[in-house]
Amino acid sequence: MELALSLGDPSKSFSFLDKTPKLSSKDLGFCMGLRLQEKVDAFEGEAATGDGDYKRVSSDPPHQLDLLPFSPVPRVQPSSQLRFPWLTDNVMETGSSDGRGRGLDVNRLAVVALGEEAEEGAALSSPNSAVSSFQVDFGFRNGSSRGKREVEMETERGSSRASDDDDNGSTRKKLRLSKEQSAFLEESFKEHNTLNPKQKLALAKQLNLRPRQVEVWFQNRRARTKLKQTEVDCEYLKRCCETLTEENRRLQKELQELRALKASQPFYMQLPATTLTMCPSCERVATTSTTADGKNGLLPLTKTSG
DNA sequence: TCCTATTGGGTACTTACGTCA
DNA sequence: GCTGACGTAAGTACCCAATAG
Repeated sequence: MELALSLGDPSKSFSFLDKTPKLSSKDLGFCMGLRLQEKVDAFEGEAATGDGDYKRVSSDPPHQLDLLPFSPVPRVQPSSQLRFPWLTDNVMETGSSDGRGRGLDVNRLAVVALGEEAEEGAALSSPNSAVSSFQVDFGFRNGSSRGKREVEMETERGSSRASDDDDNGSTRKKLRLSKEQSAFLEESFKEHNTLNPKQKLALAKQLNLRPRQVEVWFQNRRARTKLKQTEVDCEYLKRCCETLTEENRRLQKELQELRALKASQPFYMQLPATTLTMCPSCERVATTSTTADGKNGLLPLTKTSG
């Protein structure tokens, strides 16, 4: 049995940004291998296949736990309203049938007033500049289904965001991202779990967030993913441990039985040298005996496991 | 070519806040 | 209304690789 657990998929890069192969091996590159090795040694020191060499007993392919970013929030497909700004083929639709999608963004007013935002927005390279023309409304929406409390919090958020960015050293105010923002970030994260500066700026602009917020969100998201994966790994290894313990118990029992058999049959030692090898795929023991003429004869397989 | 300082982005850990039972 | 658990945004410290001088 061979296990190979990996975090992340370093081989995967942004399909739309293949010029930025950023993910290094250390980025969530946690690989763990567990190889079950079994010393093939038929009976104690008798007719071993070699001088104590180890052989893999399974040809099973490694079990790979693919790290899929878990999605605590409902998945939102990047529809015509939710497009990744850095996608070159993301030609945002200019029309809005319901009049909500790209309407007046109240939050935008506060954002525009931010020096940092303005500067970083201006720093956006021209290929992404089209984004600014197609703001997705992640701020207030007239007639939205959200409750009064949520709207109130949004109001607080809007005001506190402006005050936060003053950087006047006031107490930090925790800003809750809206469901739409979280869902969009989640979709972005599925595309790639790290961002280059361009992507960060574009996302921030798209979501009416500060680049720092996007950055922090991705950091925390990676941390959550890693934590989740660690839990999965732990659970998996626990099961492996249980399986191996059970296997060990079974083999010990089998060994005891064979010893008992050996003791009850004195003529046993007169048999030709026998080698037991376990078939890795079907877990049967193939018995190879040396015949009188020196040739090896393969005896029928013996099922060893229940 | 080697060394060093700088910079940017990453992780790990922590804190503080919002939500909910 | 109070409280504790939990989720998460954000701060901080530190590490590492790339780069310039």
